[in-house]
Amino acid sequence: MAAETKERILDAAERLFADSGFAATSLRDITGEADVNLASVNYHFGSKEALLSAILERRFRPINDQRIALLDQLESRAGERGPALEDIVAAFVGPPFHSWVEAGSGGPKFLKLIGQIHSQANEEIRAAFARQFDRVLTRFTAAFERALPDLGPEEVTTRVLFIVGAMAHALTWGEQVAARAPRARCCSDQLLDSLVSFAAAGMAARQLAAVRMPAAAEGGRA
Amino acid sequence: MAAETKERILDAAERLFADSGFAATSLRDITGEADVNLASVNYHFGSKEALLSAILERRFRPINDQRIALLDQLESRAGERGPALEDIVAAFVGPPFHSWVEAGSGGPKFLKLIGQIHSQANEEIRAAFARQFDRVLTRFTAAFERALPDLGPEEVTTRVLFIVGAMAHALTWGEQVAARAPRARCCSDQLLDSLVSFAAAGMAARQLAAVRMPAAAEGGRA
DNA sequence: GTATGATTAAAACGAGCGTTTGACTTCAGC
DNA sequence: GCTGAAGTCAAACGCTCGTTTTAATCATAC
Repeated sequence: MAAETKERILDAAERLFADSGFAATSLRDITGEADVNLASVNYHFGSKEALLSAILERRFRPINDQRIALLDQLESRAGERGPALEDIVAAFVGPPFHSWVEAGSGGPKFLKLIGQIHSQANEEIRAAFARQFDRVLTRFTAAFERALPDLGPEEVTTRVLFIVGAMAHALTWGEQVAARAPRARCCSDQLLDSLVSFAAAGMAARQLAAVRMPAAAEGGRA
Repeated sequence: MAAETKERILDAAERLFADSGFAATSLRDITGEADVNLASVNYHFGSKEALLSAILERRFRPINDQRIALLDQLESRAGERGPALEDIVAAFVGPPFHSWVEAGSGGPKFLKLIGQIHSQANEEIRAAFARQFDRVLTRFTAAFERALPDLGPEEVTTRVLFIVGAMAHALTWGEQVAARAPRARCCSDQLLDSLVSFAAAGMAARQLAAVRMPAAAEGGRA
């Protein structure tokens, strides 16, 4: 029952962390849900934080590997001019979404967890997360810079940040929005299509000189 | 010292919740930072959760009031055709950004808190948050629908979700990105400009029929 | 069948949590 | 100068937390 216990813990913890966040989920919640003994978490993983690392490792490595594999493939096909913008975007946001479908019932929960992690500020956790994510960010930022030479590197970095945010937020809240505005195909593919269209157009947008904020309506509040 | 204590608690709690999240911040952290007695939180606010509600109330009402005031103003000026897309976007994402500058040092922390809240799944907190936010969402969704009649209402809702995510994520992580890719003007205005350009172009994007995900590179991982 | 190493089980540990209590201070209003 | 409301304070409450310990169980090899 060795491997089985570890898997049950990972599955339950992933589900609960995604729903309630890391700090708000206790080991007793997890072991209760997984129907295993409380001590087995520390036996198999060492600590609660190490458990989270194991969850991230299990799911993220394949996703990031696939992201980079897709980008490799796009770049080798596109030759000198570099791949099309929308293809780069799709290679970036596609793998997390597809893991949603492929991973069965565990998928959606993990995506919610990604959303949670992206807004969690715990330095230790975030560092482990960022370490794995950095190679992806570096590669994709470079690809975007080549596809959008008019944007400076800083602006590209900023806009990739927007894409990550839009994606993470969609993954976290997509369920509930889908519930209130029911779609034909439940969530995954159509939401991904929308996100790719949105993000590609956003990346390609001309940079504004300045945003005009009407100075009025200021009196409404300090 | 009555009002002063309440303010000190609100300020400190806002700062700490934004940095570490709600669950991971203890009342002892807060009262230590605020240099007030532990019991004063429950005396003035009733509970830890009520304290969070008070924080949200204090900051969000003016922001949401301003959002709606700006939209009112835009619509009354634009007449029959409705305001321009970028103006709607700016009215939506501008007020939180400007509160950043106006609120002094407390501003940025609150924006990080918004990012936190948007990914926090606690039902009780989220409900209080959503209640206040709903009127804004309704108004802006309608404005977007008028500006973008080709998009269905569902697609508009989805893309507003993307904007909220991009904004929240930028507010949460903008500090650190700004640190690694230093800009001339530190964060606020230029980041807002980028976000408005990005979001307006994303909203206006033609909807893809389907995203082509290369079926290969699938072998890289299950 | 028994020794061995890996896993599970039950119970407890100390620490920290949110909250409550009750005494103490402050200071108008009479 | 007393009263009573408002606020502050130190201490403690009961509880849950992550972790550790100790014993029981299980499978496998001798």
